[in-house]
Amino acid sequence: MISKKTKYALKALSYLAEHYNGDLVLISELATAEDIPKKFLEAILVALRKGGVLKSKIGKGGGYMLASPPATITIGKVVSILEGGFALVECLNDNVKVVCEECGDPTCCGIRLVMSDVKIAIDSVLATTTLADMLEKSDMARQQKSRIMDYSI
Amino acid sequence: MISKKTKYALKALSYLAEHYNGDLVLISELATAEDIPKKFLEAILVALRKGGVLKSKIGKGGGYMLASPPATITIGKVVSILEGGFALVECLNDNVKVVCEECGDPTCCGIRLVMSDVKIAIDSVLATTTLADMLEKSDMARQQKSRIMDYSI
DNA sequence: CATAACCCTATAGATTTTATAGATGTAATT
DNA sequence: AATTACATCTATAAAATCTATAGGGTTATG
Repeated sequence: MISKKTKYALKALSYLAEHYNGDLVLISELATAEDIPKKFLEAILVALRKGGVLKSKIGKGGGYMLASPPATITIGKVVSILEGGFALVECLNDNVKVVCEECGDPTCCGIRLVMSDVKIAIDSVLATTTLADMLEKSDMARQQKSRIMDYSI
Repeated sequence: MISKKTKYALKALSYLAEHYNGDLVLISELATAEDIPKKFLEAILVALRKGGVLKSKIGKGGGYMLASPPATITIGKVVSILEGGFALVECLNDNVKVVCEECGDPTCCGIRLVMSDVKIAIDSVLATTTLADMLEKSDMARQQKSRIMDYSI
């Protein structure tokens, strides 16, 4: 399960993607627009900046913007930055050296082997889905919906 | 990320699968064999029984056994029982009526749409992988390993 | 009556989420 | 150049929630 943190991140990034035109967006604007506690959002944005997804500018006239176009930022990257990966067991996550205490021998732990397959499946989706794709999906669904509404009138 | 509860469940079920011969296994035996806190295991086994994966018998000569052969029990079923599903967002999990407060309109929430794709990917693995498969994977890995060991001598 | 699963409750610890207070850096204004 | 307003950054801590575990009594069965 992804945390609220990651959901907030994706919402904030959606907003920034929709407003991707060279302008900087204020944290407070993002916070009110997407209804996210401001200070929490601040921490999230810093993480995303350090992860290379966002650019920021301090001081008057400052703010945040995407570091690259929406179509180049994958959901996987975002989840990875905020959750440290999306594996279903810890020992399969990025940069994790330790072995789960449960699997005596990680190379033949059945759970690990199964969850590795799962991780590959998750990865194949998240690594190929970008912010742009997410917005498009959302738009399509909205259009679909309004079309159904029209017919039903 | 799956919880320790689910890992313990899978370990306990592995043990029961390896000893699937009509005999009943004691909680205490399971607990020592797989190194799981007995009381915690107790709760897990009850959940698995209620989920239809295990059969139990109370009283002297009682214990637990799989309700059906290892090849008929999917990992997805187990995860579903203990975690209430394996979706990455709550609103996609089994039996969840409520909508995530974050996505105003769930039908066009981008996050939800993406995570729905992810869920399908996870599902395709977990719904087709059984306890028997998990044990087989583990055995194969062990064999593979001992073969490499042999060569290296 | 001894055994062994069942059931309910409590709690310490960890994690997540939110809030508070100020530090630091930038740009416009005086 | 000094001041001021702005806006991100940093650190901490409180609150809320979730996880893992333990305790103790209940019920069914041989």
